[in-house]
Amino acid sequence: MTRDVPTDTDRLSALPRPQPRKKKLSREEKAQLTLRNLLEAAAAIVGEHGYAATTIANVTREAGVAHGTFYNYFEDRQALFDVLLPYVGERMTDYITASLAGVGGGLEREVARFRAYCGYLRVNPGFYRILYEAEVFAPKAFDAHIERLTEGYVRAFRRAIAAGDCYEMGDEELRAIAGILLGARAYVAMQFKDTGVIPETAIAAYESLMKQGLFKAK
Amino acid sequence: MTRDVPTDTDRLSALPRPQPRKKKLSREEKAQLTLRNLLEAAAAIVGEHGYAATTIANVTREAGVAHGTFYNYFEDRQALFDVLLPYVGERMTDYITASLAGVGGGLEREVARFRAYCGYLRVNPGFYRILYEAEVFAPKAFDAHIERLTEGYVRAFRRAIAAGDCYEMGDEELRAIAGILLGARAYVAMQFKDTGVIPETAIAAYESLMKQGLFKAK
Amino acid sequence: MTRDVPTDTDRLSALPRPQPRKKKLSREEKAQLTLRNLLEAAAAIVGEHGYAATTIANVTREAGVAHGTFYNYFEDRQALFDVLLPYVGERMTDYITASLAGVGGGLEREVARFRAYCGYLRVNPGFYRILYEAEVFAPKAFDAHIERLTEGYVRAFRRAIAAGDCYEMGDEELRAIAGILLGARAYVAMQFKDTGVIPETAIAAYESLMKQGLFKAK
Amino acid sequence: MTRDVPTDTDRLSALPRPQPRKKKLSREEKAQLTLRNLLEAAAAIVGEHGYAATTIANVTREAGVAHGTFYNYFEDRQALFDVLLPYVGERMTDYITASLAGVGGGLEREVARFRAYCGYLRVNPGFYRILYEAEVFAPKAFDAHIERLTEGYVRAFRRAIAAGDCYEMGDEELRAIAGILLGARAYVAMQFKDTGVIPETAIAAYESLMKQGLFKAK
DNA sequence: GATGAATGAGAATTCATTCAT
DNA sequence: AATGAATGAATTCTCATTCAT
Repeated sequence: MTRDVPTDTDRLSALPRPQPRKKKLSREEKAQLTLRNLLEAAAAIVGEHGYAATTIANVTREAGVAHGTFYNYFEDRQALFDVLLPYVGERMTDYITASLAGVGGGLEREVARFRAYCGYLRVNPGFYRILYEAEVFAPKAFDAHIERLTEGYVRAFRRAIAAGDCYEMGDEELRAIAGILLGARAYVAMQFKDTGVIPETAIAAYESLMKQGLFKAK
Repeated sequence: MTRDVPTDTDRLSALPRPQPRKKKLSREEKAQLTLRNLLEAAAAIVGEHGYAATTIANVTREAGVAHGTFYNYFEDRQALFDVLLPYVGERMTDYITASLAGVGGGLEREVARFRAYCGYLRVNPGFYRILYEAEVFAPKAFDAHIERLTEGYVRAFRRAIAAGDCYEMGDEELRAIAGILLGARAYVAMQFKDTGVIPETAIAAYESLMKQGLFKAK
Repeated sequence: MTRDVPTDTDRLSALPRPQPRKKKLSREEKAQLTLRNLLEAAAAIVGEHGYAATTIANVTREAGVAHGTFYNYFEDRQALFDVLLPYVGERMTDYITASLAGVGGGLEREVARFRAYCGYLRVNPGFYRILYEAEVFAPKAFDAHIERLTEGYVRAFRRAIAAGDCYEMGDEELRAIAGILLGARAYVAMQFKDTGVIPETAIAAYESLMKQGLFKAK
Repeated sequence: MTRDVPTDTDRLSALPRPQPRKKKLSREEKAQLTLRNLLEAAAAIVGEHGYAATTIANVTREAGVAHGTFYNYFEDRQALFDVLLPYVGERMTDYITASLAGVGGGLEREVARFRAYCGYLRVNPGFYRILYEAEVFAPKAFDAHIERLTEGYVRAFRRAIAAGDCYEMGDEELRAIAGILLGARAYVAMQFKDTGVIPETAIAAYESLMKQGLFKAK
């Protein structure tokens, strides 16, 4: 993990952060700030208490705006949910991408990716819940998230195959492998959600699986 | 897959099935039947529409009993949810255990297990939703389910290690591997939840991973 | 207070107590025992938790009989409530009557009555709640109880007047006085319901009021 | 009883009354009006039918607002109950205080207080039920009400003692006497709840008791 | 745009009462 | 008589959404 990597709290792709220097915000800036506040409030609440506990009243209270203001920014509650995972999911992938800068290829890179994911979860424990509950409460966003990650994996493995680091595979197999790896990291994260820390043993097991499988050739 | 293996709809561990011969059921038998009906109704509804849509009114209507009857069998709605995954989860593992009868060991057996799981999901598509939404709506039951499966994996791999089929691993690594494999199958199932059929390509990818990993030795 | 005076737990006007000698109870004896058990259960529950918390299920559980059995003894829940205060109220007045045996007349006797009431409440704290909540949940029984006590007071004061211990009063005044005295003892009991003990100061204040009123003649 | 004294229906300490001149009410004024309507509705229903019959649906219907509106003003039904006796109780004591303006001290004043209470009940018959059922349904409010009245009595009697109108008493005795007097007036009111009118005979009996007690000195 | 009071549809839960065994 | 499962009416409470200010 590099230290100058963005985290959930200091980076927000398109949205403006509060600018303490200027007191005067343009109308549009204020609106964007409100939107940002709503999203951050939602992320905090969903991350800690889950989607079901995330009422409009909770979100607006946390965001410091009036109840009705919510509906100036979102069609309805579902619209917020549909947007939340993309919002935090992009931060997660940016973090991982940044973490992988300069890391080699093949196995080393894949293990680094796994490790970066674990690191992200430790720093942003709310992300885990926003993600896994999305399968229930924002299934389209969840599917899109998975699809986005799957494509990333497929591209990465195509590169690894081209570099000769990795066994040959067709596209359908590659997608299956991407699913397997996503599931692997999700469930490993789940095993350690109490502690928040994924131990080196687990990472080693992952590495070993990637490198040689589990079963000896006969 | 063997054909004479029990499925969700024709086998119910302890609960009595309706006995068409005798018209007269004892009071206790009727009560057990009512319980069974409630559970089956809940399984059907959760499997198709999810826990959130599973209201007491829906369950009792589907079960053909009065609203209040529900509370003769369950403390509250959560109590039903807490019991549902164990109820259907046992059927699932029974199915897999039965499917593995007579199958060899090592890789072959692990691939057969994966395949049996895929087969079970095809026949009982509702199980997938009962399972993954449980993480949200019945987290204790979910954790217990995962723990039960994890322990099964650990035992299976210890046997494989003892038989020399499998690389050596310590307990903590074994548990991590179990998590990985559970995640793998969960996410592969997720990829194909629309079609309900998990293709041979995916099974082949899984087998290849188990056998040799993904990356070539340098 | 005399020691051989009956208390809530060892005396039950007409109802049989369990007879440990004979194992065989006649059908009617068993029925009377069940009735007694239901009443005692109700008295215990109402005394501790109030009428509202006194469900049929609670009463039958406490009495050790089946839910449905209740309706063999009472038309409905209200019928039980209507009978409960008379049932325990008679024990209370019996106690007081017994306590007054041999006590003189006039002021001394009235103070002894007040003191006996306080003593009864200390030993049977549940009575207080059965009584005061009856005004809400069994108003007819409550009115009858009050009427019975009022008449007792009126008779007692007529005797005191005849004996020259007490100022002359007409019947309507006497009834008003009875109400005042009943209210006085009820509210004094209320003041001390936490401790369960009514202090001598309060009794002294009562005595002083009876003896000379509160205000000096001008 | 003075005629220009406020009664339950025309005076409401802090809450605004509808202002027929201005059609436009500010948002806050409307909210206060809604609160007032809910409280008045509750007072009317509890006064006539008791707390148990006072459902949210009844209250909101009577108040002319939607069911859910109730919960904008009260946490739950109990919160309404807890507030109801203070709300009407203050009006009662204000009435009595106003009635006592200009009345002398000592016995005369105490009898006037008793009479004022009787008068209040005649005009506001609902108050009696709101009060006595509060012991069951809003015990904290009931205790606070009693405590408030008790303290008032204690202060009044201290003044009377200082003026030499009244026999000397310590604080504990004074509190007991306050309890006795509160009970006396409560039970006298109870005796006449059917007619709604407390006859002069009863007031005379009360006065006589205050003046000379009940029993002749020997 | 922001505000926050009002709305009312829905869901869970309780429990007195019934009745077949 | 005793039993206890079944019933369903009644009630509380939640909360997304609307809309007048």
